Amino acid sequence: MTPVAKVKSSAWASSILHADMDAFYASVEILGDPALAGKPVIVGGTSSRGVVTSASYEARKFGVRSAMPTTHARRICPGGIFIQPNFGAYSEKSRQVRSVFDSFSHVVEPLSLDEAFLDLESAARMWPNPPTLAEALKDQVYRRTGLVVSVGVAPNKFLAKLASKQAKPDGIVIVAPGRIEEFLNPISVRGLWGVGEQTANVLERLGLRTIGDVAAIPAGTLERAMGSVGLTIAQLARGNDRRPVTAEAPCKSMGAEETFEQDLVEESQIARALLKLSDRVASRLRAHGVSAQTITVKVRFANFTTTTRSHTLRHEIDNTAGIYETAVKLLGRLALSRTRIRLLGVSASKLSEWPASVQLGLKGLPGWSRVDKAVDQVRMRFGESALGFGSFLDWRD
DNA sequence: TCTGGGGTCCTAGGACCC
DNA sequence: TCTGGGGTCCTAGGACCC
Repeated sequence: MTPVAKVKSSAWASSILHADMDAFYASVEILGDPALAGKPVIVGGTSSRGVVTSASYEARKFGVRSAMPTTHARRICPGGIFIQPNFGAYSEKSRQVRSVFDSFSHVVEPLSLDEAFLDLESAARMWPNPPTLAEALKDQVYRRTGLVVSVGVAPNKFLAKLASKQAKPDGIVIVAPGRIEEFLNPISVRGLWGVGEQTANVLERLGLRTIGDVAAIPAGTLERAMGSVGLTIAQLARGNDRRPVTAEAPCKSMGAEETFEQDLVEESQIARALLKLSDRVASRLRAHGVSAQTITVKVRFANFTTTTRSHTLRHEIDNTAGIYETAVKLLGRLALSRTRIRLLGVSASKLSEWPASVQLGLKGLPGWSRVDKAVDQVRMRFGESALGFGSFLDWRD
């Protein structure tokens, strides 16, 4: 839990707090079923191709990590309790946690269901110092949700996020402005935001293993070696990060994808899957009150190679039929005969909000979402030929 | 061990316009 | 007949994050 240092209140008004829930999905499951407490709980896809999304600390003792194939997790943690994710429950808990965050800062930027940045400018007037604030935040989150959060406080986002990671589980780490190098230098390059497996390999080849190593070489050298990524990580390695905490930005794309338990080969199966995905995307567009102009289809083959095809339409759409029709055409551009398909995805981008008047008028219509459902059922039962696209479906365009 | 599902951002080439 | 430079949009792929 080091390094913790006392900082004068005037100095920490520009600090940023990063709050990260401990084993969030697994913890929510345990709250819902207290008999699971103290046991190795593993949340993830339970099918043969699933991966772990969250593991309790008891499960982590066996080496279980997120993104690990569930089959592997079963092998190394035979006594594990495997649970299919229930995102509805996680979203609900996330809202409760979020309301606690909102009571501590006027500017909260959620990164996902289980973590957020808080700008502490408004909080600095209410709290004497960062440790007291962090303690109070942890306490409130626990009292109001029963969940444990780890907290990092630092002069910028990058450092705050690294601090909360070091704080886990159930801790607080505060990085004082004068101790940034000391904090940063020993950490692996993988800790740099934007350094994944590939970039880490490149850095490794340059003989750079720690953030301190990266900070010691000129930014220009890194930029020449790796382009703009090099410039970014050169800055981060020196502890520089000027990104402000900003409230949620509008989303730029919405998609749905599925990895099939068994690869798809039959044209009818593929069409059905594409329709289901198109419908999911369309429903979500309408639920968010947006429409899309670009549709992208994603295909992952049995050998894991992945390809995409996209098309930008002349008009915006938000209905199952239109998305499906476009998706079918895109898929037709890939010669798929007898190809084994592991994953299919459909996504919509170039989103725009509908005019408010249109939204009000249409959202109020009874059976708004049932129209697509009915179309779906007809199609599933009688096949594509039963429906002429462009006939009655297009009434909504 | 064999690789989910939701996203964002960046790059690079080609089309097209002025 | 040969050929500029800048800007924007579209498409495909890839790295990365949680």
